[in-house]
Order: sequence, then structure tokens, then C-alpha cells
Amino acid sequence: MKNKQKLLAIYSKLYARFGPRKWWPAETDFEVMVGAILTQNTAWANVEKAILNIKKEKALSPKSFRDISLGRLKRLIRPSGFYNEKAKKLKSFTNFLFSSCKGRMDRLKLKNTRFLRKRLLEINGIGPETADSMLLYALGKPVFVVDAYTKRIFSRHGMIKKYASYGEVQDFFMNNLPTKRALYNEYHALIVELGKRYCKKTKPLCNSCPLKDL
DNA sequence: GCCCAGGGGGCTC
DNA sequence: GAGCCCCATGGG
Repeated sequence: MKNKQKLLAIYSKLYARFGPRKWWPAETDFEVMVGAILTQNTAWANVEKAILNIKKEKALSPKSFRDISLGRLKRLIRPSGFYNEKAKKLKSFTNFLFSSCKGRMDRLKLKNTRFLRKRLLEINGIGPETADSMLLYALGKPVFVVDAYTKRIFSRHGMIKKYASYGEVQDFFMNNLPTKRALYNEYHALIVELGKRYCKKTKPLCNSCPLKDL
């Protein structure tokens, strides 16, 4: 089977199995971008606790993030781990928002994808996966998000090299799938669901994996 | 106690 | 380029 057919077949199979994932779970685009930083190497349940703390203080907005002290921000996001690093990252990100669009997300969305990605990657603490998550899930740009599960699953099934770089994996998906943000949105979320259930690090082979016979 | 989570940066070779 | 370590909490 060709890669294009195979990728769509896998998508259909995962969608039939897990249904729509409804990503990204957030009330605002700003919340999505904050969550993208907080979830770095962190279980989502812990991110939710941090976000709830911020919401309780009514501080989940660009202006609040600009005005809040670093120490107070650290205290609020503590449950998400790496809080010393992440508080600084959130401040850097907030500075970017005000310098590029006066803290207004609707203005940020008007800028073109390549430019935005370049600028996001210049921010300390935002790498490829975080930048692409922001572009896709907050700004609605058609960018495929690659994570550890994506590499693990698709290399185990022989579709990409085991040590393929982020860009190589991303190109593989974007060159073989139609450029649709809704498709990219759902596909990545489905991959994460599959990975959580069937493709852990410590289990090299997944006998019950839904993709076993493909 | 152990392993890992919806990564990224800094360093070495 | 690859490999290693650090960041830190909380759930299983």
C-alpha cells in the first residue's frame, strides 16, 4: 500500500476506534498556548491543576501574565512540574505576544504560518513541538504536530526511520496527507491516544495494538 | 521504591 | 548530527 493510502487507512481505523478527541481542551486560544508550554514532558492531569490555579486567581490572560510577578506565577503552576523553567518560558512567551500583536490573539492569527513558526522558535523554551501545537491548536494553521508517540509508533510500523528528525517525520505526514487543519488536529490527538494505551516506552511490542495487521 | 508524562536547552564529542 | 543530563511534580 502506498504511504498516502496507508496514512488515511490508519487515520480511519483510529477514528473508528477512539472517536473525536475534541482537542484542544481549553476555553480560549491563550489558554491553549499556555497549556502547550505547561505540558512539556508533563502528564496532562498535572497541567489541568496548574491551569485551574491560574483561573482561580483570574489570571489567565496576556495582561495578567504580563503583570504577575515571576514568583507568584511559579507558585500557581507548581503542580505541572519544572515550574522554575516554565514560569520563565511563560514570561518570554508573554513578552513575545505584546511585542508582536499587543497581546491580541486575533491579530496574531492574521500573520502567515512560516513567519509565525520562525518567531515562535526564537522564543526561549519553545521548540518545534510546542510551536506547532500552538500553530495548529491555537492559531488554526495547517501544521502537523510530531511527538514522541508519533516517532515511536510509525517507526515501529516501519513507515519512518527509527531516528528520524522532527522535520523528517513532519514532512512525511505533510507530504502524504491533504493540507487540512481539521485532519491534522484529529490525527495528532488520535496518535497520542493510541500511544498512551498501546505504545509505551517499556513495551517494545504491542500485541493488542489496533494497527498490528496493517 | 520505580517509571513515566501531550519537551527543550545546554553541553559534549 | 547523536548522546547525555538537567529541569520537578504527581499518578500508577
